[in-house]
Amino acid sequence: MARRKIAKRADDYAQWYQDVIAEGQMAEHSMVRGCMIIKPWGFGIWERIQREMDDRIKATGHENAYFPLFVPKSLFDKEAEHVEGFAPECAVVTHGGDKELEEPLFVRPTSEAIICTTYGKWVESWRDLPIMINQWANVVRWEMRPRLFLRTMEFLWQEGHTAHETHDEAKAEVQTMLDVYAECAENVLAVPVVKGVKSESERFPGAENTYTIEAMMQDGRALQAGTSHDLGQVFSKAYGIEFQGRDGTMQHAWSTSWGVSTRLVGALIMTHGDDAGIVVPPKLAPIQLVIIPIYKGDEQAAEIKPDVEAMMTSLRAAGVRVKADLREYLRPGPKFFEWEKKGVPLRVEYGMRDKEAGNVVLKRRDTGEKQIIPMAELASVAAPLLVTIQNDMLERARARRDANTHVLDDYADFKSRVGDGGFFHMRWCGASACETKVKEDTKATIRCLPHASEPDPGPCAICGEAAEGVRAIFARAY
RNA sequence: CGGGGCGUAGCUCAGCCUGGCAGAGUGCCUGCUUUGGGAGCAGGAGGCCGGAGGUUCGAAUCCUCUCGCCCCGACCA
Repeated sequence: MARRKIAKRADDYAQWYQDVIAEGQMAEHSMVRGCMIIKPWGFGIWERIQREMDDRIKATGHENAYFPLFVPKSLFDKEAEHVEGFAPECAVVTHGGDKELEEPLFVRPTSEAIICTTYGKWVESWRDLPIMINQWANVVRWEMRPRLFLRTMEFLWQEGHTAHETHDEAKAEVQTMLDVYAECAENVLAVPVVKGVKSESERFPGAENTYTIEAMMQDGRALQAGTSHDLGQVFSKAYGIEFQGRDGTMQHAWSTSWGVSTRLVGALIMTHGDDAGIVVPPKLAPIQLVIIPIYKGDEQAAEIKPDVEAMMTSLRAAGVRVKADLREYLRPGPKFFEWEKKGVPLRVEYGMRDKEAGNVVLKRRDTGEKQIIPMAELASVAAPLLVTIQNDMLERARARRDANTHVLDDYADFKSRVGDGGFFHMRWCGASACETKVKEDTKATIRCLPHASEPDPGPCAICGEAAEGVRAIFARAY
């Protein structure tokens, strides 16, 4: 009876996070420190995120391609800020077979170096632009403090890399992709996000500007869920993307890059999970409805099972991803727990009691709400209910985010409240000294300057100097 | 890389202080009984006690070294 249990969120949020991943069979640690084995259930969710993102990436005019894992060190060295930012966390290959390499190869932490260099070869004229390519790949960053999905040494992501004729066109691309990320996060993952621009200290190494979608986890900490970078001409100059313009002059292209990673799965878990386990939004659930048959003995089984088959047929016809848990060696109880921990949105219980009444029991994972409905109506009830659940999950997450978002002017007030979590909108003069002070005082950082805010001039909450623009969002982050 | 902790059955751990047959719970296998929220009984399989050296008649236990992992800090999608 001493089964493994999941820590309560309120008691130990970090432990809870690890427990729900283990119990929900999402992933586990590998034999290689910092690396993650993504199990079928977790990977199934990631595959659906991928598919949704990929559709949107293609719908906005991009094509997929694939570039190599290894980057020659000399290529990496071409952009100073970029090197400085990434070199400390790069894995480096020094040997091929048993021979030492003449030039070490970096395992890509991101692919600007190799992709921009390639673009340089492809581009001669303004007619070759824009180049709009995305790749799905793994990247490696030598992290010291790994956490499943949130921060692993190797992770999966997509990275889009585009090159344009004008800065305006590149800027538009950066915003388009930020919008795609935000729309997908909200409508598919049911994770509400704040779009905004990063401060200089949080910028991608080498970028002119970094834009972000920031989500709020249930413990009130922020999670950067996706980024889109305006690289200006920095990488074009470093890696030689030059073209002859309409006016006949040689010009450097304007490039962008943007990415989301398996970290989104972590965002999903920490946005929707509850004390019983993970809760998967219907659009991402590999199984949307699980049927648990209940019977005693072979005779009852013979009565129940055909009905289960019929239910599956009608549910499939209604577009519901359904599974019947027919394992003979488990009683219904353990099955309930297992699918609950995995976060399957809907559960049907069906036994003799229901058969005699012509009903089924339908239970929502997100609210725990149970209803008894005629079996004949199952498909017509379940399909729209999945839509309702998807919407409700987003609305609950949005309400929680909004309830933990505060507008503050008093720095002392902020310091006393930041530990409780939440987003704090405060005036900021733009000085990195103020940012550093906040980080030292409270471990909080500026998550972004939100796009949706209006300028709100007044004294900087930290130093009192004039702050002209929008209020910055301060929060502790993952 | 600093500070702390832990390596014993698939998993969680006891045993170590005070040296003397390798343990528990859970999981797993077989059979029977069970089946509407983590079933019961019976039988069974499963170990180089992280690794190497040392002390000792004898080491999971004491000593030295080593490797690995976890947690807390500095870094990060």
